[in-house]
Amino acid sequence: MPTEIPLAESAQVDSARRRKTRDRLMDAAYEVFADTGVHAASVEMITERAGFTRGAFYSNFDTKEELFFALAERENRIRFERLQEGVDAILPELDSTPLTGATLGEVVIRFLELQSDDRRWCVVQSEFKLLAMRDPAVAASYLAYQRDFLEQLAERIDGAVRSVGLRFTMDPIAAIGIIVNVYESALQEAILEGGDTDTISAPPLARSTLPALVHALTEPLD
Amino acid sequence: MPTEIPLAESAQVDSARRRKTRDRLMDAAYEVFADTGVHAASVEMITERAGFTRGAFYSNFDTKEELFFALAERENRIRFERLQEGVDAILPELDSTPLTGATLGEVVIRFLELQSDDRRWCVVQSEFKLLAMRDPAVAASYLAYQRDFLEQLAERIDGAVRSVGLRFTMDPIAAIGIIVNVYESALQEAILEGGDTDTISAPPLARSTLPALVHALTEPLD
DNA sequence: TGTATCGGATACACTGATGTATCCAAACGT
DNA sequence: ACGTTTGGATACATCAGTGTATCCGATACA
Repeated sequence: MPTEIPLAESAQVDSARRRKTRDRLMDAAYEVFADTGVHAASVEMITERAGFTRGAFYSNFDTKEELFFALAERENRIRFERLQEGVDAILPELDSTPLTGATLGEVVIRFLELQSDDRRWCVVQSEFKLLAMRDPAVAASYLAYQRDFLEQLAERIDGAVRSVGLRFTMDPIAAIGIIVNVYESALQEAILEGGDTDTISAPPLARSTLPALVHALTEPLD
Repeated sequence: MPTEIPLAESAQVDSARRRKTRDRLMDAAYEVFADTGVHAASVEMITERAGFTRGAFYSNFDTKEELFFALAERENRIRFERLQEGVDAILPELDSTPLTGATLGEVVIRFLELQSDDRRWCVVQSEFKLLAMRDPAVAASYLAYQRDFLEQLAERIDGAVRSVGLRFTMDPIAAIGIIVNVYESALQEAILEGGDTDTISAPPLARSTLPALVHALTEPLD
């Protein structure tokens, strides 16, 4: 055979089969990364859990990091979509049982629950954030996603708040940023304490604190 | 030589010399861990930066993890002490220029700055938290420290709040937990954005948000 | 039904980190 | 000042992970 002609770059287009194995690899990586951390995870752990050998991996990804970013992107996309759908499912429900100041906190919690973060995602996201703190390029994409998400959420929550004749006493984005922070750190604390709960639907600490916080951050429309 | 008699366990007591090299190793580890992460860091990177070879390390620690925990403990202790001293330095100052509701936010920020977290510590602590999420034993010690710290801080801040004729509208510990969260996530965001600032004294986002938050969470004493 | 192609498996060569066993030199006591 | 002890350095053996080059089987298409 004469000097190997570099064939048209992508002998590797995405077939259905290919997509499927990529997904299985991501699923496996999701578990392994959550259990052991990105760096501690070996390519073999991942492929083994996915039921492949390392050959399959290198046929689909160049590096472990590439797989990690692909995974993070997939999961972020899923949650973003879930937020949009979920809010649309909640809003009509509110028309039938109109909001009051008292139930507002509950609704905010339900919005936040849409992210429905389980232990696994919480851990993986923390790791992503940590990577971002060390790598400006990663940081940029992390911040971009966070902002988009916050903006989406803020729009909806601000709407809900106004619909009950209230408004935030500070910039809505800032206020909802605080709310999200409180929710997330409550989630983390639940993980640190419980350990056993796998899907945390409503961290108790958030449930008890958030309504009061929402109340404190709002005032009647003038 | 007959079957090696296991000598009295610690031929290795702590001399001044020994303490010094342990400290130098921790200093080096601090940098390396912050730069590359605990797992990615090799023992050799650490000893090299400290100006030793690997022999010195294994003479002082059993594993890399042991060093990490020793480091975390040292740094936590330092910050705890700094908080106590610092608060005592700020309080008398307040007697001369009595607090008002308006300057309250500023004082809270100054309390929080006492932790004086730089980029490095922020990263290392995030990694510690991540370890805690995976290991219940680590989680226990992490939570214990956090609670102690929060309690100390809460006591002082609550005092300051009352001294200006205000009180928190919710459980003070919960309220101050929120405040600390906001401060810390502002810090992290600053790191994610800036990257270049090494010692962040006052993350702008915190500076702009915290006073309003403190205001929102307090009300006049009845 | 036969053949070409694509996706994944296998085998191998290599690197880098780890821990331990041994060795050397500086500090300390007498 | 000399010998002992302690702390750190060196050298070695081991091992796990990586990437690549090659091989095999299934699927698709004629």
